[in-house]
Parts: sequence; structure tokens; C-alpha cells
Amino acid sequence: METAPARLRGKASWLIGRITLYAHRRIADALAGEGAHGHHFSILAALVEFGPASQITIGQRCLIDRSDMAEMVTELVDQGLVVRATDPGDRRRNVITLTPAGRRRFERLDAVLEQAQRELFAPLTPAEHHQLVNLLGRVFDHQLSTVGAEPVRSRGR
Amino acid sequence: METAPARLRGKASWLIGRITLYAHRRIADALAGEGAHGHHFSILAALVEFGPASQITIGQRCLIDRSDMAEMVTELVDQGLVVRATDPGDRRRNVITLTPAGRRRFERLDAVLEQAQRELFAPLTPAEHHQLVNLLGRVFDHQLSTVGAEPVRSRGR
DNA sequence: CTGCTATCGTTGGCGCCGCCAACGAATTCG
DNA sequence: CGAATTCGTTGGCGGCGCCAACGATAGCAG
Repeated sequence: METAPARLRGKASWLIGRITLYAHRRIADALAGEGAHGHHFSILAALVEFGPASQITIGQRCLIDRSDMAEMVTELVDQGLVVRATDPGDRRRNVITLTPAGRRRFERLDAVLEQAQRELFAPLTPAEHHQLVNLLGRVFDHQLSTVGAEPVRSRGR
Repeated sequence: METAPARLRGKASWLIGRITLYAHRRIADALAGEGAHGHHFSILAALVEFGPASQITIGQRCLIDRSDMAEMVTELVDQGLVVRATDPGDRRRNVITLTPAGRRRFERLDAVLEQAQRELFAPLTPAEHHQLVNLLGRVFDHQLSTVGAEPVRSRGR
């Protein structure tokens, strides 16, 4: 009565979509409890790992559209987690720099997200969880390499 | 320069979200080429596997909201893939029944989707692909069992 | 039989998300 | 210098999942 059709449940694309839907809500809730948005963590992570960068560069690394970046960075600035300054070397660019508070926030959000991972993927053993990340990572890399090679037929407008 | 931050790339929730985004576009394109919507396949699959049913029942099995069901069924009726008739035993219900054309369409769409799976998860061996479905299926079941047990904190409106 | 309540289908609309378009400012190149 | 390009910003669009409300029908308690 509540079992999904086998031909549907057996498709990885359907499973992945369903899981993403629920996971996104869970994570959005967890981050909202900290007053943060999902992209905030991505941006902070890029700054922690690669140092100060322009909005475009951060966007490329985290796959965030530049129009969304503008809004997200403004929010981070308002919270004192990040500093936005025009690059003196190329005044078209904004150099985004992490503040000490921003780094602390990153560590906090990272802990929250790691906990969420554990809950979301609770039925998997640590080894299985690790392998899932491995499999997904390879699929993701495959997407990155094939995207752009073909005309983007979609985006119907 | 184009590598994602490790703390981001290492999170299954992020990978799964990224893959879903791309996969949904690919599949939407493939189905659009057949003149079909993603939910069409889900509904047809439920009818093939479980026989005629009310819109509510189909929605429960495929996790489709009833307001969306109404629209999707109308589209399927317009294409002659399905018949909508009020249930004589309970005139609140619509009994949805598969037509021969509907069954043929299902087989066709299933082939298209299976092909899409192969392309999307190309870097995985068949055994790995199978295991991915296994891992995701267990995570999905875990979601089903835990959802509803807690108050839906999200849905912020 | 008569209300009260619940269920189903339908319509309309909301919020989030990813993305595109267009513009101004600044830079680079011919 | 002029043309083309890049970055940031604003505004808006389309798709998706979902909720709210209504009419019609059905089940239930008194």
C-alpha cells in the first residue's frame, strides 16, 4: 500500500532525487537553527581552504551562480563573517576575506552538517557511508567532465 | 581552480544534491523528447505494477502530491494513455486505468530512462551501480520510516 | 433521519532554487 | 582611442514541491 513501484524504486535517479529532497529540508532546518543558509557553508569552506578570492572564483569552485553569490556574500558581510573589498589590482573584482568570526562559524556549521550526515545516512555503516561518498564523487566528476561538451539542450525558456 | 572544497565535496548531501540537479535536467530532456513529464512514468509504473487505483493511492505509492496528481492524470488522459472514471463504489474517487497505449508508452519510457541511468552513472561498473542503488534504497527506506515521527519543523511559510 | 466529521479531487497560489538577461563600472586588446 | 570582455548587481522567470480552500461525496453518532 505504501511500497513504491519496483521499476521506479530501482532507478538510481529517482532514489537520489527523493533522498535529496528530504536531505535538503533536514539540512536547511539545521542551518536555519544557526541562522545560516546552505550556501553560506560552501562559501566559507572555499575561503578556509583556498584563502581570499573573488566572488566569481568562489562561485566556480562551489558551483554557485554569481547572482546568488552577490546575495549570499551580502548576508555573510552583515553577519561579520566575511569582508568584501574591491580588489586594488582589478577594481572590477571584490576580494572576499574570511574574518576570525567567519572561521569559527565555519567550524560550527561543519560540525552541524557532519552530524546531519550521520543522521541522514544512519542505516549505513561507516564503511558503507564512505563508499557512498566515493561512488557519488566519481559520478560527480564524470558530470563535470561531460558538461559543456554537449549543447545544453535543456534550460527551456 | 575548479576543484570544490574538500569539506564540501566530502559531504554526501552536497554530492547527492549536485548529481540530482544534473540528472534531473538530463532526464527531463530525454522525457521531453518523448513528450512526457517525469511524473508520467511514475504514475504509469504504479498502474502497471499494482493495477487500477485512485489518484490518492497512486500518489502515496509514488510520493506525488494530490494537486500535482490531478494535473498529471489530466495530461495522461489527453494523450490516451490512461482512463479516468469515477469509482461507482465511492463517487469521491477517480479510478485510473491503464490503456494498451499507456502500457506501450510505459515500456518505451522505461527503456529511455534505463539508457539515461547508464549514461548518468557511466563511470560505475554494473556491480557498483547495483550497489549504489542498494545503498540509496536503504537510505530511502530509513527516511520513510523516520518521516512523520517528528514534527515537520521546516516548510517555513 | 440528521447533523458532524472525514475523504477525494480540483483550483489557485506560495516559497525556494537555479538560472538567465541586462546594465554600469572597470579592464584588456587591437 | 574604440571594441570587446569581465565582474558585480539587480530583477525576473520557470520548475518543483507543497499548502489552503472549496465542492462533492461518504461515513458515523446521536
